[in-house]
Amino acid sequence: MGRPPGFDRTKVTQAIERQFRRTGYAGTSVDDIAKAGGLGRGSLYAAFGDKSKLYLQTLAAYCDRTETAWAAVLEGPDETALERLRAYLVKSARFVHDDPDGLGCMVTGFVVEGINHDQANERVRLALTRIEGSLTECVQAAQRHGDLEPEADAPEISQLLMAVNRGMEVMAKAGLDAAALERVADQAFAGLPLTAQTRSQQAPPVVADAAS
Amino acid sequence: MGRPPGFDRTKVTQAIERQFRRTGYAGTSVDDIAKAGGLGRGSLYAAFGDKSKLYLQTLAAYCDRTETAWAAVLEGPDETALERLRAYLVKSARFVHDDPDGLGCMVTGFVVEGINHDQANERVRLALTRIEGSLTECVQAAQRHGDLEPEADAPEISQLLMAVNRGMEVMAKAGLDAAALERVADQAFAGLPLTAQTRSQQAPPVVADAAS
DNA sequence: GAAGTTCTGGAACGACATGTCAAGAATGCT
DNA sequence: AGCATTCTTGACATGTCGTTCCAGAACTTC
Repeated sequence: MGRPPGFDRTKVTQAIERQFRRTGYAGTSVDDIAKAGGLGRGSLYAAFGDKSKLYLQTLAAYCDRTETAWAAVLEGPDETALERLRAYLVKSARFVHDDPDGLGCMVTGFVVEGINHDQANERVRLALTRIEGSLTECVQAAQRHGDLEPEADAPEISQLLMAVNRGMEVMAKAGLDAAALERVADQAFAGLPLTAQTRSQQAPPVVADAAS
Repeated sequence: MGRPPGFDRTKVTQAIERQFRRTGYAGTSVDDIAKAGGLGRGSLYAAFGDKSKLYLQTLAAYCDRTETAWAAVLEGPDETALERLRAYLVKSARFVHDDPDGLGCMVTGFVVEGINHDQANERVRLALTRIEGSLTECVQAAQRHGDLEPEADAPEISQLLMAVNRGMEVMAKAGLDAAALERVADQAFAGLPLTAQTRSQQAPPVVADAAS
């Protein structure tokens, strides 16, 4: 009973997410948000609360989506674990350029902007831990399958892969083109501690077009 | 003739830089800046112009300093080139934690915040190009000395190292502790295409404490 | 010390920020 | 249709933003 909302909460959430990802927390006004979501400020406040709550909800939804997306990329049988790690790197390289507006990751944006918000901080930490967990499992799967050196430290490799992911995003936003970024991903993949046997099965190992 | 300025332009510039690095462009008000620099708004506007000019000057000064700092780390004879690359990674890992306030790189902040400012954009691109150039020279030096595979693509490796640098910064700001970050740097170093001979001379190659 | 010049701190202003509210519009139920 | 309920819209209060301006302080030169 009562008047039904004139907006689709999911769509509005996504539009708001894109606005925050485009202009950050401090750089986004509630007017911008309302315009992006296609509703008035009053409806906004009624539906989501104030700006900080709104940001937190948006960030949490983004984290949910991102965690499961990466988990989907990284989960699977041991035989394909190494390929999944390559896919992780390639997808990381394409992340920004695949977006129609070249938007970056909201988690990176939150972290770099240095927002002081306990709940958001906690949520982001959780997201990073989970993604790192998915990566670690995948690395261990590749180790079990004999593709990665068994003595290598899976969590450390995962953290490096996380860092490469974040770093490629920054480079992309700084203007590095998609092709160069994919070569960076290839380099990163080549830097993994592949076993000798698996390395010999990979395409050109470390090399590339020699001419710069 | 006339009243002399009551502030040291260099010190004020640095204080303002730290303020921008702490709270970003959109998150920093001119009042904050004036307070951080220890001068009144009138003096600020007289000395630096409006907020956008002020930011540009601060960013340019930061780029100058950063470029030369990295160049100093990376320049030297071929014999120590590989060690200098390691130093680059270790310093990257320590960057945020070495700062008393845990501040990140201003260039990263600018890029991630997505500020639309032509001159600043150009300046940042130049800085990244220059640092990449220093890295590429160092990689090539290491190749000349037989520490890195001669077929490896120096610019691609440099771009990967840049990405790792940016990525470790984000991880540090996200809460990854200093020790873990240094292990990530070690992993990244181990991922370089070392020649077999040089690799055998390095400490434990890819390994680490097996127990997590 | 008087004149001329430059720097300083705070007042002032219009624009815009956030958050609230009330009157009206659109629905379900009886 | 009428009522209760919920959503929407635009106006409003209050504060902060960037920027300008000016009266006075501090210095150099004569």
